[in-house]
Amino acid sequence: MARYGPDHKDATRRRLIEAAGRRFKDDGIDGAGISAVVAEAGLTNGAFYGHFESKDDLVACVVGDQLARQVDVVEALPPGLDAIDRYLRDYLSPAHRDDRAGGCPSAALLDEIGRRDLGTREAYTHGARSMIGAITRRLEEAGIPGAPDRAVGMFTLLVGSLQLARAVTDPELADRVLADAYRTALTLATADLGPQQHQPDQPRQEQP
Amino acid sequence: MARYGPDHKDATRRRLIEAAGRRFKDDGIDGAGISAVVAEAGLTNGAFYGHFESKDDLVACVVGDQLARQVDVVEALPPGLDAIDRYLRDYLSPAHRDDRAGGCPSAALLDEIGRRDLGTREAYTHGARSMIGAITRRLEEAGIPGAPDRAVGMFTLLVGSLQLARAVTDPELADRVLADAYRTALTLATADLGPQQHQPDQPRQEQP
DNA sequence: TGTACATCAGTGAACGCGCGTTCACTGATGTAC
DNA sequence: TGTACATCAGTGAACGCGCGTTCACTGATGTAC
Repeated sequence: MARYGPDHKDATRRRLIEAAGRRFKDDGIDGAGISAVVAEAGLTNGAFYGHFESKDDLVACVVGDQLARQVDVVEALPPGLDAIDRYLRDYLSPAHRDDRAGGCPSAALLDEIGRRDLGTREAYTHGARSMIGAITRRLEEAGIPGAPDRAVGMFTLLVGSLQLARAVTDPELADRVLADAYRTALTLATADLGPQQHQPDQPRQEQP
Repeated sequence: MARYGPDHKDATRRRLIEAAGRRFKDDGIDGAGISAVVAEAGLTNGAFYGHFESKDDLVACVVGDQLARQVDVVEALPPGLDAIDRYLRDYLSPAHRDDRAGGCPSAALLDEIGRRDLGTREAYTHGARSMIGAITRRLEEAGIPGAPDRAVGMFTLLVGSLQLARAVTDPELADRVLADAYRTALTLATADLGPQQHQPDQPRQEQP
């Protein structure tokens, strides 16, 4: 046998995936180099390619892992509106806004993920589908009307709001963004369905 | 006088800002180099530093410009729910999803903007404030209840949904994301206010 | 009217640097005999 | 029990490459006289 126990390599791989999750979310996927990731995991450059084929390979693994953990949290939520309310307050808290590295991978990376290779986007797609499913079930259990229609909006409202609160330099505006988003999420969770006239389908003139 | 007319340099600067807007939104700010930007503007590398102090300087100018143009579009909207509905359908259309380079700067770049230097984030903050104000006025004019509270949520719902629709590889899921977001936006525009019990303020345990 | 010079937007080669990736090597362990 | 060898996770220097940035130069124009 080798000089390490049989679980050693798996443990190192885990450590790399978790270290990369933190570095990617903090500095962006493009912004965090292999050196930074392996250093955060307590290794040196060359060790990396014993665990992953390439940076793209790592990125896909990290995105899949991050989403899966987030789904686990939602899935572990006790049933009822109270747990949903607590989740919303937690997600939209100043603490989460100020903790990119430990926070939601979509809020930290979603637009960048949209530009990555197929493997990463497929990992994200799978995770997002699970997340939407998990949110839908929680909303349904809490008796929220039109839950399947609202799950996506709930999720993207949270993601977009956290991104906005992070981008803005004025702390008061950042706090207001979180508070408004929380109120909007509650409205969404409790409002009756509005009219459903249209589907987005017509062409669109170019504009920013 | 020089070999060009008096407006020539301003026009070149404009061309650079617009070219950079397209390249940044398509490839990310980190992903689009100076060479790509000047090439898109029909220039060569060295010309750049006659117009901008640095890449960061350009980025701040581009972000400010992109937001200002977007605010202009909202400000030019005729009053009433119909125009809002048309804007929502346009924003959440597959055409907008497939046109990163010509589309919303926040959907393309928001999480990356949150990691840039102070100048860029200040330019974004100013633009976002104007955008929130413009949306608020449009919602108020259309008689939507609680417009000031809902403007932020409306905006971030759109941004997050477009990002999600772009990141996902399954075209059916991407279409569903847009359609669901549109329904959610309509619900938000027409629903009465829900209960407003809480403010997000308590600490939060680390989790993705 | 003709010649010499100043201006300045744009050119394109070169700079140092950090990136993703490769590879010869290390050294602690287990195995063979 | 002792020695020689195989294994293999991790080391660390080196690779080519593209990045942001610099700079000596170009060349079409206007100005001086």
